[in-house]
This record gives sequence, C-alpha cells and structure tokens, in this order.
Amino acid sequence: MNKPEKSLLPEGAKARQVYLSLRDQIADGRLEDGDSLPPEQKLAEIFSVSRVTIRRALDALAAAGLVVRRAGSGTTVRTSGQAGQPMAMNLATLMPQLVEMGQTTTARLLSFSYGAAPEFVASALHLQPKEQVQIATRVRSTDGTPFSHLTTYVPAGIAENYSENDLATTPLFKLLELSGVQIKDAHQSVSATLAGPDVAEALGIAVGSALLSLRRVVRDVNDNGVEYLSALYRPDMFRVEMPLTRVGDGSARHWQPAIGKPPGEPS
Amino acid sequence: MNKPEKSLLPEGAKARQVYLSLRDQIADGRLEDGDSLPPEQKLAEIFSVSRVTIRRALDALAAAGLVVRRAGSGTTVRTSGQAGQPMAMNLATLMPQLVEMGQTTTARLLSFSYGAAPEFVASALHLQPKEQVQIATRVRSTDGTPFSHLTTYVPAGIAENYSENDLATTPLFKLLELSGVQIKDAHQSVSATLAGPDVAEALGIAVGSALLSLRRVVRDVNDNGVEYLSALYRPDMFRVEMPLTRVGDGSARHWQPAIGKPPGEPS
DNA sequence: AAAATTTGTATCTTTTATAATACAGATTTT
DNA sequence: AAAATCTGTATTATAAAAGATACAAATTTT
Repeated sequence: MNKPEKSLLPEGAKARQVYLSLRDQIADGRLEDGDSLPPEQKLAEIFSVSRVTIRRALDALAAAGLVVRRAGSGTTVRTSGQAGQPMAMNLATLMPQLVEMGQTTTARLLSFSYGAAPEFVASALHLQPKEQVQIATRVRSTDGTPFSHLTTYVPAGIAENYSENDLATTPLFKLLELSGVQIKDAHQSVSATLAGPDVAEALGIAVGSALLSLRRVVRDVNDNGVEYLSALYRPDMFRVEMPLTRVGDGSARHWQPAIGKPPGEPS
Repeated sequence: MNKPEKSLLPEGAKARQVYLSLRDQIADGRLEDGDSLPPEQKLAEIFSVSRVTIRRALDALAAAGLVVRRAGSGTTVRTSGQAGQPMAMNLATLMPQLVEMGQTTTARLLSFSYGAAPEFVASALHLQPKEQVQIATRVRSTDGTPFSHLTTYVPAGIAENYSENDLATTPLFKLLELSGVQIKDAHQSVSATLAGPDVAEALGIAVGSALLSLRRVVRDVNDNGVEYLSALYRPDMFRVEMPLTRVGDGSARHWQPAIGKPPGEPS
C-alpha cells in the first residue's frame, strides 16, 4: 500500500548531509559530468557512515537526476541533459520572460482575507497601526508545476477596486494601475529561506528545501505604500537575472544595471 | 564578540518541521512580536506530534532569540531587539554598503589552486575546454562573523597578474582592473541553495541552512570572460537590494532599475 | 570463462528520535 | 490562598534512522 516514496531530500540527518555534500561537489564543478563516484563502500568510509546511509543519499541524487547508477558499473555524474533552464526574472523588466520562453503561468488562490496589517507590513507601507489590509496568498504554476508562492498585502481601500477573481488571472500591479493607483517606484529585497510545511506542500517540494525569497514594496506617486509582496520561489525553476555594465572613467568608474537588454545568450 | 550562533536547527525530521513552520509564521507576520504561542500541549495537538518534539522546536526558536519562554506564563514571540538588519548589496553599486554602515570586512583564503576549468565555467567564460583557471575560495567576515563564501574562477593568464596575498585584501574585480583588464559588463544570477558541510563549517551555520546563491560572469571589452564568481551568503546577514522606478507612459510603461540612489531608509 | 568489482536487496542489531506519562516549580487567575 | 495554567524535568516505551553483515545480480577486468 505504501509506495517507496522517492523523496528528493533525505529525511534523516546524516543521509541529508551526505546528499548535500555530493550535490555541492557536483554543483561547483568538483565533480563533473561523466565523472565516476567512488563505489558505495568507499563513500561510506569517506563520509564515515554506513553504506545504507550512502545509499539513501545516492537514491536522492538519482531521483534528482544528478547521477546515474548502474549495477556492476558504478555511479556516474550526469549534469547534462538536465531539466531546462529555470525561468528568469530580468531585473530590467521585473517580469518573468514568459513570452520569450513560450511558457504560460496560472495562478491559484490559496487564501484571501482582510485583517490588520502585520507590523512589518505596516511600517514598510507607512500605514497606521492596525490598518486593514487585504491578505492574499497565491501559487503560480507553469505547465502545471508550481514555482512560486506569493503573499500580498494591499491596503483595504485600494484592494476594494478589484475582485477576488481578478487575483487569479492578473498580476497584482496591473490590477493596481487599473484601479487608478499611480505607481511610482518599488523596492525589492532578495534573500533565501527554507520551505516550511505549508509552502512545501503548495509548491510540491520537500520541507526544508531552499527557496529564493523576494520582498517587494511598491509605492505610488504620493509615496504611499500600495503593495507589499512576499514571494517564495523554487530555485530550480526561478532566478533573478541582473545584467550590469561598467561605466564612467578612472576613479569614477562604477557599475550600473544594464536596462532594456536581455541577458547575453549562453552562446 | 559574537556569540557562536546557536541557531542550530533540530536534527530530527519532525522537530525540524515544527521549528521551520513556527519560524516562518514569525517571519511572515502571522505571529507578531508579543504574541503568545499556544501552550506546548496545544501545539503538540496542532502539529500532531508529542510535546517532547514541540519542546525541541521551541528550544531552537528560543536559542535563535525568536521566542521567550517563561515557566507558568507561556512562550511569546520576540522579534524586536533582533540582530541588526542584514548587510545590503545595492544592485546599483554592486558593492555592499559597508562604508555607510560603518562596517568592515575581512577575507580569509580557504583554498587556492590552478586547474582545468569545470565545464560550466568554461562555457560561461567562453574558454577552451581544459583551459587552466585559478580557483580560489574565500570567506568574508564582518566584525568577526563570516557572512559569505566565495569561489572565483579566473583564467590563468589573467590571474598571474596578482598574488595570492592580494586576494585576501582586495576585491577581485579591482585586482583585475589593476591588472589591465578592461571590464565591460557582468551578468549576475541570484538563487538559493542549502548549505553543505564544508560551506556550513566555513560560515558557522548548520548544515541544511538556506543560503543566498549568487553567480556572476564578468567580461572584458573583447567579450572575453575574465571572472566567474560563485558566492553563497548567509540570508540573515546579507541581501540584494533593488530599487526600481516605473517609467514611460501608457502601454509603454515599464520598470527600470533606479540607479545611483540608495534604497529608501526604513524611517 | 573465471575472477574481481560494484550495485541491488534482505535481515538483524544498535542508536537515535519520538511518544506517552507523570510530576515539580513558576505564574496567573479565581 | 487555592485552583488552574504553563513551562521544566524525568522516566519509560515505541518508532525510525543508521550500522553491520551477507549474498545475489549486473558489469567489467583478467
């Protein structure tokens, strides 16, 4: 009745550690495509764990498609033929390059309510304490695979200009502008966090997976905060891309974000 | 002095899950400063685990300073008085705002060698297969606390223009320009990953912690790749900040990175 | 074709995490 | 001041992860 349950992230502490170590060696080039891993028995000695534990780690690596195992022959690294490149959000456009990639996204509304703004939202949006905000949580998917978990906070007065249904179809900042809000600027902050149970379930990933975390505060022409976004992205499906140019001369030489130009194609 | 960072996520699978869930609820505002958590017995029922497991999770939260526990009274969320804001790297300058923050960083060289470029480096830098590169791994600290783990790949011909010692004192792109390299542009890609054993040890964090991952390819005026950087940052100490402006009219309205302007102060 | 390797599978033991339960000490409520 | 709550601590039992071992099946080497 219970299927083997091929987990991408080992539950146990040691197996997980071995998995992460090998994954890192593959990711940073210490182990390259086609390289043979040491036999399981050797790995067990290297990591000072039992072969069973090594096995669990290798199972996870194989499930993730990072290695190929063949009885008698051994385990080899396989990084080519990896799942297509993750979706990219170009900083210059603030929008995922969906059109270029021929991909479409769908949104599903997980929760929708009005309530007092949490402290950090109120201060970021310059709201009165306890001011009412609309809190909506959505999951975006591409080709049926969820890749982002979005929670937005919008002052109640503004949020009343669009319907709960609109949220499932239209990007929020479009809704805001359609509502007459004059967006002036935004500030994004990117970081990383671990997936908790609810987010993990919504995104179809293991609890404790790494997530790209993006927070965005959007302000209108009067410097009133109109949107606070807390977004979590699967790092294997989403990245923030930033083309940069070196400008200026001599000691005034500095970096500047390249605008309007997509990132250089990988040859 | 800095305390040895007792953030230690629980080893066990369930305790870790509870810890992450509660931590997330605190992080995203569902639980606010001063809020009382349900008593341990209630939490055990809510999460369907034993009180012992709840206790381990709360121990970790308390060690991380996110909650305060008082016998008889209960456990309350404490987010104020938290460790100061993380260092920010402004996109517009590509440099951490160290001067403004009155902070200094030191670098420690973990490894230094020459070898064949890993495939992904070779293709990103447009190198010949097997071309020699200098591979250096450094850890940067601020006030004695390590916050980033940097691995750089530089073509051997270029790398010979500076010494191993220079690496510990000077940002790499400065060394490159001092070496006569004319940097034209760069491309950064930001994502997230989990800390493996070696990185975890170097950064003084637990294995399996979330890390901000940044990859940067720097090219010179002839479009030759001169540096490949793979950087890992502690998310509690480092963020990438991106100020953005809405420009244009009507349907041509779009986002643009704001340049030369530091992010708005949080009042 | 035989021998040596290496992965696949199975069983058993040991260790560790979790569960269940009880009660003491601190704090608040009645 | 007594009762009700809640955290702190301890004990024992059960479940899960890890270790140890043996051998079969696939592959490579000799």
